[in-house]
Amino acid sequence: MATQNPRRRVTIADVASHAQVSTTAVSKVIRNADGVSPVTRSRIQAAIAELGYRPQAAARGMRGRTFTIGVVLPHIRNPFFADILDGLHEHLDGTGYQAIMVQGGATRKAEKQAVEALLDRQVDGIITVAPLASKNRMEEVAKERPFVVLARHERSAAYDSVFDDDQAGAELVVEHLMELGHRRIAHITHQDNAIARPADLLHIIRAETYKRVMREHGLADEIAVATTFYSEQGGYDGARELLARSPRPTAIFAGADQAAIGALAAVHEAGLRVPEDISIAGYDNTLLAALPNIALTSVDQDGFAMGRMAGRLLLERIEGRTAAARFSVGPKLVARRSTAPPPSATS
Amino acid sequence: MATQNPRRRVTIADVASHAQVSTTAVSKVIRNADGVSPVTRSRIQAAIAELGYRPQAAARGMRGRTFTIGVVLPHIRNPFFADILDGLHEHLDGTGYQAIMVQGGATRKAEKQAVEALLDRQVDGIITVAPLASKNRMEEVAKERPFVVLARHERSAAYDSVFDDDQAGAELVVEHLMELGHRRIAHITHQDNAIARPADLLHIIRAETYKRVMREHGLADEIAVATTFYSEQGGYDGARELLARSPRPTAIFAGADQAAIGALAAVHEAGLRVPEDISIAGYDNTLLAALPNIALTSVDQDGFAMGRMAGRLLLERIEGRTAAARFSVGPKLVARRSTAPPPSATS
DNA sequence: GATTCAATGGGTAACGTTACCCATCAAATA
DNA sequence: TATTTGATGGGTAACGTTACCCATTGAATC
Repeated sequence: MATQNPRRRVTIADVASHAQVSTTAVSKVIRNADGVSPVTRSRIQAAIAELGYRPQAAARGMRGRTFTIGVVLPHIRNPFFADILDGLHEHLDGTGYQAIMVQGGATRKAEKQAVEALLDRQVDGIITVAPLASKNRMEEVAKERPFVVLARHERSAAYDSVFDDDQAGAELVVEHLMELGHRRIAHITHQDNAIARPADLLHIIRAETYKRVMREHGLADEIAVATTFYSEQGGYDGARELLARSPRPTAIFAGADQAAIGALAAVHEAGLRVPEDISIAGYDNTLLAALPNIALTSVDQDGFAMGRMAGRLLLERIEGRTAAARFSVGPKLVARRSTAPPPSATS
Repeated sequence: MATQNPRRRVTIADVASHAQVSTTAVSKVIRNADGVSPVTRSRIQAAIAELGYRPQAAARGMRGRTFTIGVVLPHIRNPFFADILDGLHEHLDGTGYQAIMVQGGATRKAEKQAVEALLDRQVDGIITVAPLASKNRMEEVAKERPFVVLARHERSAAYDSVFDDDQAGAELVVEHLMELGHRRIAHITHQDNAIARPADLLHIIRAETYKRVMREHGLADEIAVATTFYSEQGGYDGARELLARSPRPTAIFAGADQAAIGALAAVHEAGLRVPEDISIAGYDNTLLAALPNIALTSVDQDGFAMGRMAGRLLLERIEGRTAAARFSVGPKLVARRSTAPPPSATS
């Protein structure tokens, strides 16, 4: 049996009888609705405090709101997600809303189940981070519940978007490397299971921008892409693949810091020095990038601000806004010691 | 308004009328209860599939179970937590239970609110990872809901525990360093806000074990502890503090890999080499430790197994077990290149 | 052939909260 | 003084699901 407690939980009825009012009055107080005099209100508040009453979300859910917002994260291995969550929590603090996270996983099927689990639990709204689903699918969900999408680029009238200008960010990195004198610049990208339009996915945008900038500088022949994953292992594998090419690249732009960390490991293992033999750059500017022994050149996107904005937009939607909103953060290049001019005489 | 969808959600009543049976029968099918013939059962299942029915957790919550289990994590910055979650998800897969995570934060107050948020949402059980609360407080919660605690050492009849044998693990590290010839071994530990008995907290156990082993080897005078945090920044600060001492330690045992990574950075910044000038060891054997350019000696505790076991114990509790269970994983030393004999002639 | 039994299916009353309405009363207006 | 108004408080019916009971049926037993 799930219920193992003998003593019943305090309900709104207990508070009402303790404060000598109706349950309606108590409900008004906990919802901050009006229709109660200041005197009654404070008497009820006293009763709530005395009995330690807390509303049950399940019962509230049956009548509409649960004051819960659901967050779908692909996984919790990327510290950048932690920044987003911190921003979100900051915005939610004091609003009475509680964030719950579920793991969306690496496949569309798992992600769909995660979203459905949230819908089934009557969350008031949903924030998804870098989802794999198609725009259509997300618009369907958005029809049922307020919906904010992080890190996707498409424009929809049904939901709000918060994203980094990945095009600008990727340009910053590739041009930084070119200014240092690199020509053989390679890229590590992420393999996904998405049914979204490629142009809406951040890793595709980073990869396509890399290719475009290379072409624009007459370096179409130097384009080299390893398609692995945005993870330490993925970066390691991708870098090994790239290093095996001949001639090998003088710089690697990894689409994410996590992959860049793995790339650093592969480079080290190959007996090459960073940045003397090869430059490495990442994306996200996670905490690790700033550590002096890693000193990774990266692109800063303000995850905290993104999380805060996602929270704000979602609450606005919950309050009734129906017009779509979009918010984009401007990326900034943070040059560190992992990038330098290429070795002078390498053929 | 929270409800913006015109079309009503499919309920058990819709399924019932579509399958020409009572709502009771449908309920029996979705709960896998008996009292329905195979024929009726499959007709109902067909109706469920056809209408795309999914039970509403809120309504179920009012009657008892929500098939939801709550997980409280201090934060999501430690990749070790990801291993735990992966193990948990593996166990939950196919059981019909969904895990939801909430952030417990760094203070007791925030943690208490996180636990209450889960209780208010009628989760069927709760798993807390490295909580700060007192045993008393946790036993109170355990009276209300099945409860499993990860990474705490106390023995309680009211809830189950899953933990790593931190004493054995810390012994492994300190003795490994001693065998290499180190005498001036320092430690970086974590500053908490807990009201738990110190002996129940993993970081205290690691620190106390460090001190005990030092004393047992006649090295009481060499004991040096920096109390910061189990984070990159904490490890960096702690290592700087320890390096400033004279004579400086020849080895640092950081209580967690995250802190060890920060310590590596501080050592690097101080112009010292690892392991030639100073050895560094961590704890948790996270993915980063294995990267060849980090090659951090660490202690492996099987987080995946811990998560899986936590899930198993919790479901058993939910099914009715009342006797307390404890599960401890045995730590293993993974020696890598960050530890080596101390420099021969250092005074 | 009468009785018992197990299997199957359904009726109904909760669970805790809130939206919607109505009742009351005192103050303000005509 | 009679009427209107606004503020305050309460009654009640849902919301979707399940636990508990009872009714019916056909088979098995005496």
